[in-house]
Amino acid sequence: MAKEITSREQDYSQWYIDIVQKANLADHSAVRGCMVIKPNGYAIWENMRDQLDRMFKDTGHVNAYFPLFIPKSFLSKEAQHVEGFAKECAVITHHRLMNDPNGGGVIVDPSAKLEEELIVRPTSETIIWDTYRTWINSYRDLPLLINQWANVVRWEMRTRLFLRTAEFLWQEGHTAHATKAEAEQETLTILDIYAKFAEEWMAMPVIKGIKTANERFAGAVETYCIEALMQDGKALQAGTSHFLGQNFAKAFDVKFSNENNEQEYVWATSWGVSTRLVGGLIMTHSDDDGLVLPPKLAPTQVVIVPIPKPAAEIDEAAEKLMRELKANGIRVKYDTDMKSRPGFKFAQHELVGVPIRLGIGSRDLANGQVEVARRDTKEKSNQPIDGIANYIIRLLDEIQQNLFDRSVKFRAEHTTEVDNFDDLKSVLDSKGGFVSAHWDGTTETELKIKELTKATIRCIPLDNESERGACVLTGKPSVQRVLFARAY
RNA sequence: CGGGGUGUAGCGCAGCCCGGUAGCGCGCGUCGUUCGGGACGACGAGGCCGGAGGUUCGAAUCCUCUCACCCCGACCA
Repeated sequence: MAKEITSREQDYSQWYIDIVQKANLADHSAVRGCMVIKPNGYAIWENMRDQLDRMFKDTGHVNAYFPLFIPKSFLSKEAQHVEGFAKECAVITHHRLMNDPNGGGVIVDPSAKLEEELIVRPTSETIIWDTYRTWINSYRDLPLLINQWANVVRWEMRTRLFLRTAEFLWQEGHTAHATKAEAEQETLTILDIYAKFAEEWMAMPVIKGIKTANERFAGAVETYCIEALMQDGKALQAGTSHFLGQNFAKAFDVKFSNENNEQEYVWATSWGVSTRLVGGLIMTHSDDDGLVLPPKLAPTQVVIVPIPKPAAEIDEAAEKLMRELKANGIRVKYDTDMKSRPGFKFAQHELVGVPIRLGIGSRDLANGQVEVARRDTKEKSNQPIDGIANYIIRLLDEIQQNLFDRSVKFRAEHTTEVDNFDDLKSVLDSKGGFVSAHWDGTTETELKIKELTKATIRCIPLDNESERGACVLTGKPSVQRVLFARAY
């Protein structure tokens, strides 16, 4: 079997598809725009989910579950919100099937038309705020810090596995607060969690920023985001955290009595990350040999390959090694497959992104050593089998750190400051990446630039320094730079 | 929703122009030889050729109509 993955240089888009399919992460399903997440891909998502869930709970959030279906009328209660999602909603109109009297199989029973159509949730603000109305009466009921792990449906015209599918898995947090300041703080707390998760667990550096009015979530007062840079120079919005002000409280009449027994509308936030993160993870680290996974999220962190194949003395050594590694909390597998040869296994484990591979043959046993191969650099070395666990623990950390450092370096090399429109365009066309430039702050200019360059303002970085300058397009005064990029 | 493409074995494809009842590679099964970077041989299993009509003695192949999916754009996490 020859190498099957299209190189990134040749066709980045095809490379991505190859990785997803060859590493058995996901497949297209029988349903248009929907993917089947396969065990390898789902295991990564589970690791992401578990860690995020811990982080949410550590900051006082609890999980709940709200319905998949939303009455149509709910969606139209917040004007901007409807506008944002109306074009991509799946609508349920009937609740029963019947046999076609003409023998054409099963048809929709026309007598089972719903009084009010149901919308398959594209996000749950409306159903949740309708519910919160009944839950919140007093300031003592606040804050309400709820998250849900769910699937949502957005009827996309064009889909890409993990990055954009009609149905996807995510978490959506919906919180209610007594004060504006507290809600704003919540938005930022979550943004920090997202950034920390992306950088420390995914080893994917992100920029925390604020979205422009044009890119803001429909119904939000302010949208914060984390933006990552992929290897092809395109940006990926990896997570968003919204300060919703009192928009939904007003739309759904959610009021509470404050300490002075006065009625006030509550302040809200919502925030989410999705299986899109898996796509971001792939495009941040992987190479032409396949998937590269950060150890903290890798379903299998260490794989032991017997050379040339399982045999009594090798099995024994491998079992001992596994016990030692497992005792240290390391996720380890022993490849006992009898029918493929070592070379094939090496390639296979590299394809699916196992961070460390240990090779053990009789020669190694005689020398009291194992061969250690790391996925990120493809380096191999022989290490004494005694005390190998400590070595592996350190190496996993080192790989995690190396992936992050490498990505930070890449991003630094692909972040360019420009001061005129020609440079903006040529940088976007040549090396891509983030382009830092002055902008006059108007949606009109933003859209014009998008039209001319296909790049959008990814965000206004939170740690931006103020700097006087002139908008790259209009020359009007600007007080700070913003980040432009072509994006997924 | 526009443009392009593809539907034939689990996967990737050929066959279609010039109709005669389906083939190749990989994978799969059994056996043997191999085995420190993607092994080889022998034998074998596996397909109402996306669907529906039509033309014809005969359709994977020609005609009509459909359905699905993929890629590229516009829109979006």
